[in-house]
Amino acid sequence: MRRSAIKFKTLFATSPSKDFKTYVQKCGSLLKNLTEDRLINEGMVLHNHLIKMGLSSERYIAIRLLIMYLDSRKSAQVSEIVKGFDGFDPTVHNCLINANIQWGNLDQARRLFEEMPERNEVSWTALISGLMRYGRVDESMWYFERNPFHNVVSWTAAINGLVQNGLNAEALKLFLKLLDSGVRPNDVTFTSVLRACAGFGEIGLGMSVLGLIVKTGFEHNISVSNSLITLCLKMGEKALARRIFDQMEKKDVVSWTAILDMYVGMGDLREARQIFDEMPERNEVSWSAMIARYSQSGHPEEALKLFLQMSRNGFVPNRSCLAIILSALATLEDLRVGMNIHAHVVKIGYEKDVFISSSLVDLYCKCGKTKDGRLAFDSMLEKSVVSWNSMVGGYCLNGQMEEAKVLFDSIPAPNNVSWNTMVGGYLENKEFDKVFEVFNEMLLCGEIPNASTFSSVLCGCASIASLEKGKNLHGKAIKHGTQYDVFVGTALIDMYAKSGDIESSKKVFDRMPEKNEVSWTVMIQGLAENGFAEESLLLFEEMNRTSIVAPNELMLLSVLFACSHTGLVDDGLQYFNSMEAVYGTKPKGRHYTCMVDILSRSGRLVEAEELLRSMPFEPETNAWSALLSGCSKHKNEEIAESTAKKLWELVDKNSAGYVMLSNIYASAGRWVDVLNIRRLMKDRGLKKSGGCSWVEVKNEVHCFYSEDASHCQLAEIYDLLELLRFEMLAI
DNA sequence: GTAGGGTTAG
Repeated sequence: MRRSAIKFKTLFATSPSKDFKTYVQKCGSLLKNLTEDRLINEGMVLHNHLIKMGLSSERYIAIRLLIMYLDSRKSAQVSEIVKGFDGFDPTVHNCLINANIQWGNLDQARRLFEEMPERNEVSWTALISGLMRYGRVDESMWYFERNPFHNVVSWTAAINGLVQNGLNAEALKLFLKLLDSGVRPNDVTFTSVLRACAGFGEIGLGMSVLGLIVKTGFEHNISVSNSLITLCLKMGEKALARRIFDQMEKKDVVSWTAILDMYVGMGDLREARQIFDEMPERNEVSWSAMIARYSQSGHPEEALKLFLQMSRNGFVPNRSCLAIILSALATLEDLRVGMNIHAHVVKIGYEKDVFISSSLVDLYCKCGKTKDGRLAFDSMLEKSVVSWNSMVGGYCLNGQMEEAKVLFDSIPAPNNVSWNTMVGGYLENKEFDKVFEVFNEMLLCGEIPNASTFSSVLCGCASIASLEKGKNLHGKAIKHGTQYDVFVGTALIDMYAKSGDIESSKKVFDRMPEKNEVSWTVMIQGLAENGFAEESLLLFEEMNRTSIVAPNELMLLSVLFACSHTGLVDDGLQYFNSMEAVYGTKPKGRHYTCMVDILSRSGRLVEAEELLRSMPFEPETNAWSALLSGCSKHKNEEIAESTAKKLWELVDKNSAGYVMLSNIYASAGRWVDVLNIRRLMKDRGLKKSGGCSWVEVKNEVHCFYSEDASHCQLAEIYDLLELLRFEMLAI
């Protein structure tokens, strides 16, 4: 239970003390707490209580009530209380100004300010910081310069406003002016100035400010130290940050959370967790921070665990925390818990929060419920571009590309994430033409593609093996400075490998500053599939020696593939046998198939058959085909016969098995059997899947199928071929 | 008037 709620109960339990002033103070501060905790119903009960006691028009209490009702937008009560004041009261006016700023009604706030018969320093500062908050820097500075109360607070408001608007240099200049003016900066000023230094990317500047901080005696202030830590962390000075943290006499939740975040940022979740467990004091923010980091670093299940633990410890999750946990549940596709949280969110009236409702849209879509997602989306009063993107992404994820496109076209202000979602959506749904179409449209609209865009579009090039488009994009990626991104690099390797330009693949790979699991996988795979089997195996060994990346299933498949193509049977066997023990991945169907293929090709048919029959699960049909193919090559009719039998049982839906079988019979001269199989295939409507080759001319891919002569320039092509043949014969 | 945590895309 929150502190204010406890206080609320005890206040009613105790009778009003004889000390009138103390009692008023107590009620006022309780109202303040209730407002902060948004416990408006309790606040209204207290209000009634105060009316009964005849205390509701005490100035201090009336102001607190006014703030509470303004905060919860209860306009009837607000005007009631304003009427209760006799004549002009600057504090009431200031409250109204602040509330209007809060609601974004800046012009109303300014009107209220202008019509005040007299203004105090609070009025000026409220307007200056309010204008700054909404990016109206020039207007704010106009008022700042005319402000007759040049106190630290208004200076600080202006400096901080400039920082918030990214005008760090201006902020630092203003700070120098402040020093000249003789006004003494305080802890809050230093906090803002340190943030400006961080934004400026100048640790040296920060250190000279530190000198001033020490001189003015603020170095032991918690806020200032916290800002120093943040400065160090932004500059990458982790050791220094830790030293400042260790030297702090008093630390608060913010200090702990900052240092916790440092370890998470370094990818060291274990150390972060240790810090979290050691923290002497936690609040919702520190809990949220840890939960958020788990969720963002791919550990949504840990995030959920911690969330439940937080609730058990009596902390009430705030808006941020609910948004985070919904996002984790979306990743986990946990609809059941997600709907529970949704119900809770509705109960406490948070469903209008943009962050929360966007997460809800995402949750429903990730669980395949686009209709429910759309329902949540449509019921949002206020939508941000993230809400739109979540819904568009939801359609993409569920293959509803038409709906996605319609919605995408109606986004009021699409950003690059919106575009990337569409590009990625078409890619995932294998509509490659559209990938390039949307990408070109994106460029025409003036949207800047980022690393994510390039990695998707390059992936599209790899899928259609378009070297020309790929090279073009490579150039564009360099122009946009994204060529060193891991995702872009990986997509480039794959694109070049799939297009047969393995040399360029290798170049990109060697120049990558950072490689992840996928980068290694596509390079190893690319080499193996382009006939560089030995190099592929060497690279795999190099990875094991030099990198912390662990071999995955796909990599090991490529390794086996490479062994198969170089005839390294025993090496293949060794890799295969060490998969589980050394690399910790159980061989899947594909690995067995590949291994059977290796053994069969080299004529070790008995071993191949043994392996097949010893498998803990049903082998792929292709595995039997591979064995059969080995039998045909090495003329082993005995195993061929039993394998063929097995294949007969399995080949129902697989034309490759039939074809293989028919080839075996053909090579043994059993033409009747061949005919039988062909007839059977025809009856079952199976067709040998034809080969296909293609060539790219002027950005267009021309396909040629073995049994489908439908190219539009077929006649010309054959004419030219005939001509060439004639020329060749003539020599 | 200030410091730490929030939703979407590869």
